[in-house]
Amino acid sequence: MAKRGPYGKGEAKRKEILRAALEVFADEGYRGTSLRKVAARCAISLPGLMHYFDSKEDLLTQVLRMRDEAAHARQEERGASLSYREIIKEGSGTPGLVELFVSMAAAASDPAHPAHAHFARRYPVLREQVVASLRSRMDTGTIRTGIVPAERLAVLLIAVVDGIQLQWLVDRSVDMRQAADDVMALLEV
Amino acid sequence: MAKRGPYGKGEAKRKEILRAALEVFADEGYRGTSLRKVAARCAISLPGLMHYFDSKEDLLTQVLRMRDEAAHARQEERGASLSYREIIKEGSGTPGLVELFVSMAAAASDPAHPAHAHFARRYPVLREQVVASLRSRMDTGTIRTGIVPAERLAVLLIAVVDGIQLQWLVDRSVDMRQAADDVMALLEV
DNA sequence: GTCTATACGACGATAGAC
DNA sequence: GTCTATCGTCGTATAGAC
Repeated sequence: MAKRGPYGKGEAKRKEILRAALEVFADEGYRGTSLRKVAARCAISLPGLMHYFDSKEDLLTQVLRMRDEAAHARQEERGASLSYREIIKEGSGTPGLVELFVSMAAAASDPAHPAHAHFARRYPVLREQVVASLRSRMDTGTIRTGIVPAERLAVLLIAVVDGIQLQWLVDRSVDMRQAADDVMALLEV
Repeated sequence: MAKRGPYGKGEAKRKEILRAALEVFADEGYRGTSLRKVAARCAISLPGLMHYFDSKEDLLTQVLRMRDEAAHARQEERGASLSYREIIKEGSGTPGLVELFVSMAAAASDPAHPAHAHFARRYPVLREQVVASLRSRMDTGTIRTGIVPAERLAVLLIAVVDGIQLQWLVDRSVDMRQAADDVMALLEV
């Protein structure tokens, strides 16, 4: 769907850069990766790359946004909501990208950081989705109720996903799938 | 206990640098903080600072180690083992230091990183402590048993602590104390 | 052992020509 | 829209004074 007008080529190049950046970070990790390497992979100069993005942090933020949108699209395509096991499997498997996510989340604590808005939006949305899933399972009686309300349970479930990834980053023997199953077991009646 | 011999002064300066680094990162965050700023706060030149540390990452790793040792000493002093609420309260309250911890954990995924050994040791030790605490509470019957074994429960509890901090970093409205209470409520009989 | 001065290469960022 | 050239700052390395 190549757009005509002044935006056609630019938009394509922009996405090519984002894809290249994703590859570089997946391959070589977040640390020690420079924009010049990303630019080289696109056969472009550094200022040429910077024409499309305000800063390195801006580029990284858009990489994250791109991943989220892709995951969201995959979810909608399948129709049903993701199971907890699938959610925990989403970001994992690629240490460089998990590292990117975690490092960005830390940096985004500064309200002035470009990714701050992304995460500030992402967590409430994620919580809502988890709450909806929990409520429906509470109604059908497959999940314990009356101990911790769904809203606060969602906070915990998301924390487990993020926290497990952090542990896994440094100790690959941690079994993320087992952890997901254990969490669900604790919630069952 | 100022050591005599050739090490007295140097060791004191080394600790002064570590304390100064801790302050700078607590004040200005992990991002955008340079060794030159830390050196300036110690009234020393940059190479003077680097005399005590192999690299920036080495310094940061030792800052983390210092915090862990301080927390451990505080725990031993009190005699009793930390409650879960106290553990979750430990690192929090200072965004810059939480940011430091998270960023370092992400970077330490690389086995070549100086902090890799630190985290690779820290998590198993932490898990053992949590397992011991869980076992004693399982024996006295104040905690559910038979659903998830203590070893795997420990992995989850630590994940919640780390994950909650990540959420809190970007959304300060998240109530970490409430989360800690909720986790314990789920484990109770 | 403790420390200063100086310098190096790489980084992200910007100015201005084409 | 993309380039060359350049800037200031970063982490790091070396030489050498005391």
